[in-house]
Amino acid sequence: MPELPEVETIVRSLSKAVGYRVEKLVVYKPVVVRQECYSIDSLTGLPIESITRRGKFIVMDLGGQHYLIWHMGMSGRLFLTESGQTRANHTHVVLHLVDAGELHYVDPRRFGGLWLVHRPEDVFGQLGPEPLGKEFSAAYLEKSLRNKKTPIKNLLLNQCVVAGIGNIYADEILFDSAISPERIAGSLDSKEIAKLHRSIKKVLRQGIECRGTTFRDYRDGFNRPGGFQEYLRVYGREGKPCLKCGNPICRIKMGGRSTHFCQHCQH
DNA sequence: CGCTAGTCCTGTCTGC
DNA sequence: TGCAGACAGGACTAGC
Repeated sequence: MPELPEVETIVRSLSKAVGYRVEKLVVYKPVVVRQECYSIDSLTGLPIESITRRGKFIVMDLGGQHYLIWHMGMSGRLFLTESGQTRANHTHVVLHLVDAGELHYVDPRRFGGLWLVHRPEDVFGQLGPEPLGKEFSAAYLEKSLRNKKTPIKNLLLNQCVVAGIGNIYADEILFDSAISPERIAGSLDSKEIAKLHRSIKKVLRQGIECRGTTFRDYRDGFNRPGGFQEYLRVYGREGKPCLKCGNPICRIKMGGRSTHFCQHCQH
């Protein structure tokens, strides 16, 4: 659920926890711990040296040897709160900090998870480049699309191609670049790929500026909603007039995911 | 290789 | 008002 802009917003709002030490980690739902390369007790006393993002993963570095990697799945939340607060329903993990309150991990659908690993790379697998980083160039995108027979929307959702794009932003990016989600990836010409490349960066940056999109569950690191839902141009707007041409936005299923686009503006 | 459908879960909304 | 079914922002797997 939370995509790159939402995860980035969470990471930024959690930055005030950096520098504080772990008092203890309490796991209420062991099944959400996906990998446990060291004991939970060994975290006690370690400092949070940094909190960063990689794709849709949140990476906490606790001294270079111990990492906490969080994924929000569809319904996950990770937020700071004062000590001793009542736990909300579906709070699976609480990270108690010394003199800095508690970090609550809440995830009703449990599609997310927590990894306790020595090296973050072990969790990321074949994750593609960061869309807002230098490595993600138009040339790289062109190479990634070449000869691909899958629809462009499916390719944008593939985390191995580029990390962090999910269903909402994929639809918004394709509207911005005036490309139909059903277009075969390999059929895009250089000009279209350049436009798509610009739209990816533009839309994700706008999402971050607005502190993410709250469609249902998403909240930032202080449990506050985002604002990008005010600027969505196709997602969730089935039947409503296209903001460019006035024709109704249509919704179809692609790979089991709902897909919103304007048949008149996107080709 | 690539596509589809199924799977993991709970909460919320829609239609009867 | 109640209930069944659809659907939800992710990602992996099996099977064709």
